[in-house]
Amino acid sequence: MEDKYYPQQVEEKWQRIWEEKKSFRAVEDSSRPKYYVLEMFPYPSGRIHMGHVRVYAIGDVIARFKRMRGYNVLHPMGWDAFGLPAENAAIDRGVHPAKWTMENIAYMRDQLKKMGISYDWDREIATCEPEYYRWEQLIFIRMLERGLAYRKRATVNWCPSCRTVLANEQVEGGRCWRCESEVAKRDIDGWFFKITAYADELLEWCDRLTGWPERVITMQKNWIGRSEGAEFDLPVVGRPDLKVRVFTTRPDTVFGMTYAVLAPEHPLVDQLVSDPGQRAEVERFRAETLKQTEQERTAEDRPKRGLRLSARVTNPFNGAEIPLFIADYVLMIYGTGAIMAVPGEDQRDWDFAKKQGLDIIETVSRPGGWSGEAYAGDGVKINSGFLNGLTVADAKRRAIDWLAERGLGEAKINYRLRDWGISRQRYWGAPIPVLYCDKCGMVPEKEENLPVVLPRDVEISGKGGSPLADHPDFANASCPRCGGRARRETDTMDTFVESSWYFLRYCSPRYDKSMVERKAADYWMPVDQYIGGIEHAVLHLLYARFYAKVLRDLGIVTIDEPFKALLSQGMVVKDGAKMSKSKGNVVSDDVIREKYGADTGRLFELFAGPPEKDLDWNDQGVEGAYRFLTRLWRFTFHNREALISTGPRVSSDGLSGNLRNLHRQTHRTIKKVTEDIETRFHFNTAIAAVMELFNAVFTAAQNGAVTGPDGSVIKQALETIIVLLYPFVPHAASELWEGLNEATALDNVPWPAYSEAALEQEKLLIVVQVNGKVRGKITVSADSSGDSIEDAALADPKVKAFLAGKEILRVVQVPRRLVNVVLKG
RNA sequence: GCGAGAGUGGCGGAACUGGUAGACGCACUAGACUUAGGAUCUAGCGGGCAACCGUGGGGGUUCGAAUCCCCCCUCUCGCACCA
Repeated sequence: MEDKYYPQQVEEKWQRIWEEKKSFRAVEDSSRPKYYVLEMFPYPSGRIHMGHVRVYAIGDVIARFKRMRGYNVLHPMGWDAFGLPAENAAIDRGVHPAKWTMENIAYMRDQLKKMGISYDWDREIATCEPEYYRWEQLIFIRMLERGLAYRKRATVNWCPSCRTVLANEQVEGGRCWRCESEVAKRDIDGWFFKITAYADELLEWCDRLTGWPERVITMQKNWIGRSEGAEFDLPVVGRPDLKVRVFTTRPDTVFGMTYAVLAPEHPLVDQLVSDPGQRAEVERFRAETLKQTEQERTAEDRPKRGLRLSARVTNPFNGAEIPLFIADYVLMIYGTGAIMAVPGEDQRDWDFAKKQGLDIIETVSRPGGWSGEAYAGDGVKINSGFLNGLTVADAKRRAIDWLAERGLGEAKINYRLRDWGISRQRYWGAPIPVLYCDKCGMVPEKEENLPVVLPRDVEISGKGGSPLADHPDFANASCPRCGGRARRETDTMDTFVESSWYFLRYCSPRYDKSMVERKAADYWMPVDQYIGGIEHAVLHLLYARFYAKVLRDLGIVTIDEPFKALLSQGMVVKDGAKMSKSKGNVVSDDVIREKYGADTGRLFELFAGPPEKDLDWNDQGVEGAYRFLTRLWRFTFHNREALISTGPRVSSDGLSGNLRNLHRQTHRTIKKVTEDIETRFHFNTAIAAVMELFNAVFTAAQNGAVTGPDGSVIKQALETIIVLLYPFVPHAASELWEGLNEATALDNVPWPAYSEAALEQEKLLIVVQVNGKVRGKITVSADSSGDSIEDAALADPKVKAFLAGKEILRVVQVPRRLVNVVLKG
């Protein structure tokens, strides 16, 4: 131990030791409880900066803490290595995506090691390696066999800049999640995963994910968007061959139906419109609707535009013939693409009916009478034939029964969730393992031919379309079934497929018989604590849940959910914006390490606020963290010789005054730090408590001896500080520990326990209030009776001044804390 | 519009089940040591001369409210014509 704190030296030393001893290697051991802590793995896009470091620092505190608590900890790291930026780098700079990716990985791995994050590097994975994605291809084939993967032509989201399809979850406010370009619609053939088959289960399990933040659960529930209702037919007047099928969540309101609406692109429209004049109108209307950008369509108070068709439909409940429209406010993608309109109880229908001069019928009695807008609340049915007098809920059931009895319709549940489009018309992704044979049609690749390896020698021009299509050896293949000529699928899989199961692969990263070794998965899964940004609330986190359920049903794993608990950490903000390369406000980890060391960078980010909140970067705050470590270092070094020769203190016997207080505070700090880390991840208050203890040690050492019996209390407090700091600043803590000549390396020291006896207080500070306001403080011995405390409180001179001439109504006492004297008047 | 969360010193944030509001840190002020100090140490630091007033605003419950209830305001995030 040097007299001065040289963090770079210390950090290099301990990182080397950890690497040589493989200190953080995880080995299955059924005799010990396991703990799997995982941070969302990064995309190797270049370099890590202090904005990224936060999540890894949080994960590392948990990993190191749990190890000290006796858990067998799995804390792995890997790379989400497929994706567009690699391809864009290839286009911009002529470097191959594989080379670019691997160089970034090498650099970022080194950065993480230099931050001292305690990963088991033996388990490192990169998703772009065939040994990884071959299992994904195998699962794809299994999903294909079960109808969970399928191909269809569909209207999809198309990012013109990335030149690829995007899943619904990857469109944010009409823009591409990655490049923020405006997303267009395109009809295109592509592959889908049938996530909707699991909609109900994904929704149900939301309520069992008790370790997840409420807001993430809410977002997932809203995204799945389950609604119960009914589906039934409206016969077209004069056209016995045609009927309009509608979905409604309000089957109780059928008697208020005064018109019906089809989505402009509804296929039935063409059959209903025969008049050439109207046909032209319809075409014009459709063109205008399609022309609207996403932004126009989401503008506030967007007027609802519609076109009345000459055809009419019949309300099966009362035989009324009502007008039929096409309108832009009805969407083809939801329900049946057609609705019954009930302006009395639906505001959208109300707005449209007002504009078009259509009838409005109320079917629910309104508590406050007519209000001049739609009423969506509860009440008793009116104007509703056989439903009259029922509540809304009862009328819903009755209406559905009525439909079912007559075979006209049925109860129906609809979801907002759409199937996951996974085809990407890009190169740098996992190949989809199917072929198209002239004779046999679409054929999956044979399992023994997996992996279908992504070829390296391609020309990446950025001209559009997957470059794989121009690679003759890849695209031209023979049919696995008949051996004849076949063309290989040249779309690749969405990179979110790789990230949907990487946490499983960590359990047995080199296993070559399956995606994961069964006994490894049974031991390690599920992830006990997952940590990542909120931006994946409905992307990665929903896909991973879906994939886990698919793998369970395929017999690969036995878990229902991949992540037991989730911590959504806040962003690192600087100058009012999220720290990011594009905003130009990044703080380089290299600079921080050079100036202050990795420990200081970690300590600042963990101390500045609780992990779920955004964190404001503050250069002076970093100084403060550094100052604390320097102070601790200096203190330890100066008193080192004395402390080494001092025996350890274990019990509080025979201690009094300040030393007894310091001894008590030491144990109280252990308790507080343990609880703050364990139950709520509030590292900021844990660190604050350690700082307080250090301040107390500092004062005690100035006022008394550092050797002998006094010194033993100080020594114990200081060693406690060092041990408690280990999860936050592992290098400095290890070096300080070693400096005190401790025999065992700090990596193997168990987390300290506190003693209840040490926490006990001989004297209590009692706050005395008069009418709820603090008027005095008294010290009493802990075994004082309530009466004697009350007497002492009333006798306190400061309190007495407030009591003079007043009548005491009553005295409230909170044991061990407070006395409140209530006066009359 | 719907849903979720949050408003506490000059700043980041504490106060966990209602019980000393402002822990800890930053910034700031004064002093000490010093050739010097942006190092270190010591002391102070919500407002007000004071009585008192203070946790976005207004009511309420309570002996006692940052914390519980009602109304309102502001901000952040998510969804956004999903029938």
